[in-house]
Amino acid sequence: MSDLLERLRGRGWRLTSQRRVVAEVLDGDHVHLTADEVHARAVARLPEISRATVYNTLGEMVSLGEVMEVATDGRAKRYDPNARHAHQHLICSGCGSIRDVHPQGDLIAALPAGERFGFVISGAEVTYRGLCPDCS
Amino acid sequence: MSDLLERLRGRGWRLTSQRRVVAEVLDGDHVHLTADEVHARAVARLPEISRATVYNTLGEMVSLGEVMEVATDGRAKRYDPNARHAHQHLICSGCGSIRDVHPQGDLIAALPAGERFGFVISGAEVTYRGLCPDCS
DNA sequence: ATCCTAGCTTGGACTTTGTCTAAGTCAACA
DNA sequence: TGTTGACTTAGACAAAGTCCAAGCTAGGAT
Repeated sequence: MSDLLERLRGRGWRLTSQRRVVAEVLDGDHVHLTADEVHARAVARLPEISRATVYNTLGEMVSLGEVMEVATDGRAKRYDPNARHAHQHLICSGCGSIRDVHPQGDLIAALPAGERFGFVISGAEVTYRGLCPDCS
Repeated sequence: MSDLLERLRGRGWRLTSQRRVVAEVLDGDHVHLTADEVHARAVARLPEISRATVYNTLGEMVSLGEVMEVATDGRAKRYDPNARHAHQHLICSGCGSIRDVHPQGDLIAALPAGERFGFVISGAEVTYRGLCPDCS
């Protein structure tokens, strides 16, 4: 994830302590925090960081393609630092925990031409649902 | 969709004018309204209907499996009356319009055992994204 | 036909999630 | 070390949804 900060600097970002903290909080595999969770963890390291800055920083990281936004349930969006490797999500219907998964096959090819309504398809996302070992 | 009201009555529902109006508003193919849109259209037919009742009624229809909730973008949820026929969604990145689609193949089978983290998988949803003929 | 009552509806207060703004601060270059 | 435009801040605001107490009513009971 220190790579992330370097990449952002290469794109002309000013490297502030707030942005560093947000990037650190987001680091890891299977990390899917909401903006408020990111804010809570960031405050633990940098007490004066504001909610607006967390939202701004997350939004900028998404625009740059460094972080992926995951809208799973119509509630708070989650932020996934693993945006550079294509993957899908598996969500526990019991506790809400999320894992990154890699299904086989070509999702886009699975949509017949007659089902495309003239759209130019650019991507597809899958959300698998089930019960995790703890909840089942 | 008049079927819907009959089915609901068979499940012990009291058939009120409010519920009838919500069901009528939701009727049709490729219908994916937000709760507020449902409310606006319901008010046109029954001016005193409240937002709370629309939310309650939609929530109940979802619980009964008669209507499907679609969370596409982290903003308002949309409600799809076509819940009794399995389908996925294709969304225009330009204007937000939504079509029901039917991809080929078995999504769940596409997830290898080694990628399931011990979960019992119960379902999978796909969201295709692209540009519709008007937007491209 | 009318009465009763559990279940339904209502308006408004409240919560959660996210956006916007004006004023102050500071990273990075010169 | 000074300058400046980009960044951050607190708080107001907005959108989407939930909750509650009080009143209303569909439909079975009488």
